[in-house]
Amino acid sequence: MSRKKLKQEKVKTKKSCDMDIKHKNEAVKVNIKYIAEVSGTSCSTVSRALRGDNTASKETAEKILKIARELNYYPNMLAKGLRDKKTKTIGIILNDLKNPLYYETIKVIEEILNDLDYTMLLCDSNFDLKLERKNIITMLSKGVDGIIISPVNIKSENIELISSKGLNAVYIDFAPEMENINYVHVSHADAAFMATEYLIGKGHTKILLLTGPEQLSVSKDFYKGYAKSLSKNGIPLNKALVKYAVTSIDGGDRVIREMYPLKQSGESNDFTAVLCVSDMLAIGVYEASKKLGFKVPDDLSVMGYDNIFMTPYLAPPLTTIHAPKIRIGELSIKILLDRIEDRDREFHRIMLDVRLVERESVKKIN
Amino acid sequence: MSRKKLKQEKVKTKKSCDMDIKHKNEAVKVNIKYIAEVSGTSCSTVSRALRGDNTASKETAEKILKIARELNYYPNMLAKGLRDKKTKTIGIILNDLKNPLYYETIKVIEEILNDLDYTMLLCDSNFDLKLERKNIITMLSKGVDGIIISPVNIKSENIELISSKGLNAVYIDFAPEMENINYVHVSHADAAFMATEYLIGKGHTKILLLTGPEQLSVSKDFYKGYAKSLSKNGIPLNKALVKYAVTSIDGGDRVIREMYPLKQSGESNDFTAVLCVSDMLAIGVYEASKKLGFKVPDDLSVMGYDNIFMTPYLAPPLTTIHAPKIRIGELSIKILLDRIEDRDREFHRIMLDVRLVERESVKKIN
DNA sequence: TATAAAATTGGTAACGTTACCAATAAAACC
DNA sequence: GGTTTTATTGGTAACGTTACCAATTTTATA
Repeated sequence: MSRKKLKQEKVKTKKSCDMDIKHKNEAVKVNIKYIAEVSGTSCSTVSRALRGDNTASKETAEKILKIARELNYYPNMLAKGLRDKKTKTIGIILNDLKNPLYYETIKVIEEILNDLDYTMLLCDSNFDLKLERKNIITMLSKGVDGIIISPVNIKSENIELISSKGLNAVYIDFAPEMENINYVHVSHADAAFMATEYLIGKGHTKILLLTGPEQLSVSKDFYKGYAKSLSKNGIPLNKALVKYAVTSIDGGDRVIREMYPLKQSGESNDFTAVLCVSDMLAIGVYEASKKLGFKVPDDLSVMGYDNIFMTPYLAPPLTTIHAPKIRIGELSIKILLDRIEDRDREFHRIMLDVRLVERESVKKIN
Repeated sequence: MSRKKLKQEKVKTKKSCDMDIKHKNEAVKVNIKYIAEVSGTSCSTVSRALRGDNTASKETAEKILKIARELNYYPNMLAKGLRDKKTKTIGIILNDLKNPLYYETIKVIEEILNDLDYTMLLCDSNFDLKLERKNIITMLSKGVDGIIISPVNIKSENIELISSKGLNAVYIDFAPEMENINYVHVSHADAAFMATEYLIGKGHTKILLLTGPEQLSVSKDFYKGYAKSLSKNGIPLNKALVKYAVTSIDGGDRVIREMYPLKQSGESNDFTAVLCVSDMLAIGVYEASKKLGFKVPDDLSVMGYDNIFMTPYLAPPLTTIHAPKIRIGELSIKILLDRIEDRDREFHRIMLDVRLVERESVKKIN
């Protein structure tokens, strides 16, 4: 039966194919079946030829490839993915797409993926666990081969979900407390410690800590490093000088505009330096200084974290802690791809070092 | 036959299902067929219930939904996409992911998409036509519902490819010369004209034009606006003052370090202001000024284009032409989704206005 | 109660791909 | 020349989903 049916179809479609080639009419769906009909072969043979499987004879393969090229054929990755459980797609889940911090990481990842014919599916969780969960499920639904994720928290049901579904993942920004996972991160506590030590070394003892939303792991880590340095130097921790804000320019601006006028109102509200959990917050301090008319660093020393690319060009150039964004991207995608392509089944737990970049936003006082 | 076979399978899988629920063992593939077996219904019914199709009876639907929840079911979008030709995925193809210009656009698009349960597939073409073609084909292969693309050139085979394949697209950054397409853009020529007029108004007549790679449409457009303003003001165009560079900090830095020392060497190489096709290039000029030790704007006036978010905080704050990045994102994604979801089959050709943002990087001379 | 209408459910095929097996044709060997 | 091996090819089923149609059950109506 199928023989006969095929013959009929062949005749029928041969005609439309000729039309197709002649008029560049793309209305006909160009798929393997269609190429098989046009070339007078079968789906199997076409599939083999297109994939460069050497079991197809040279002449047949050439004929098929020529037709495929003429018809502008491209494979349907949905079908491929459905069958092979591979989509050549990597999910990236971040928390603050507007923060330039991530763009250097995204850029290297994109470059590496593009070279290897992978594509990236990009999502923003906005520090929201619900949204993060939704994004993870989307990734699972769309069958990504793996994800690179900056998790909202160091420990959550979402991380368990990833593990339970066996989704290949590399965590960045944090080291979740869990067995059998990959991460590439930087110790935010170390960064805060290093920064605080530097400020204290410059004579500052009243240091305003400007960190992210209180419930977030990054805020807790950063706070720990800050507290550790104060303690080490015998400086009492003043809770009035620990402020939580949205990590954006606006967030920093708002806190400083609220806090700065209080500086004179009493000893416990006084501060000579601000340590920010992100450069964006530090830029917010600059913004507030413009509005309130005080000078950085003469009236207030400012220290950032991340070392985003424009910090050298700020007025004044920002002293900050450098986070190895590019290296994080390179390492995380390498680990992920090694795992996906089965070159390496080990789990990697990598902590990279930060370093202090001294510029002009911190003044030595006595 | 299928009745009997089904019964057998039901018994077989019932067992593993119980295990599954009990031990939260996710090894068993949770799909519609499996839920049908567990719930004692059929694939059709499960599919209907999961999609909230009201043809399923209330109790059946509830039972199925409960089981789906317990089993942590999520749909396979590859299968869905293969069948429905809808993937709830939008492709974004840009040319310079590292340029902060795009952050704001990407961010609004991401927010809107996330709300509507779409995801974005992000690619960078790096101003390379070959890469752009590859990216377009990837988008087609992966069955995106539509793309937002900043094309490499205003006219190319790639744009024809998009149209011929019937891929829904909205062009940003440029208005390709073609019928039946959507675009949301800003006139780069107008921007350059406006900027040049401003510089001339400030007394500058020797203006160095620092634009992108010569063959790119953006460079040509920008050049046109610059030339138009010079001509209008009776200032002869000096080819020695038109420079093409990679639109990055490094690109700007290099050109200025090469050109600045030539300023004194002869009239034709002299310039008092630089007009940059992007703020990143302008930052490059700042970088060069640091290295060479001259002052902006006292020794050289600098003008940017884009008004990326950190320009107010640069030293000195950059005078630039504002491009409505957020509006471009909002409009383009709206047009695209209206088209995808069949609310609007019209083509939209939108040109948004730019405006000049005066800060402190241009000095009045006489 | 019989019959028509409506509600609910199940089976099937298709979306485009490829791994697997079987069938055929060509080449190699004795 | 006949037999075995090898190269090449084609058919089939499956991946997970849903639209469509048909079958069944329930409810409404005369």
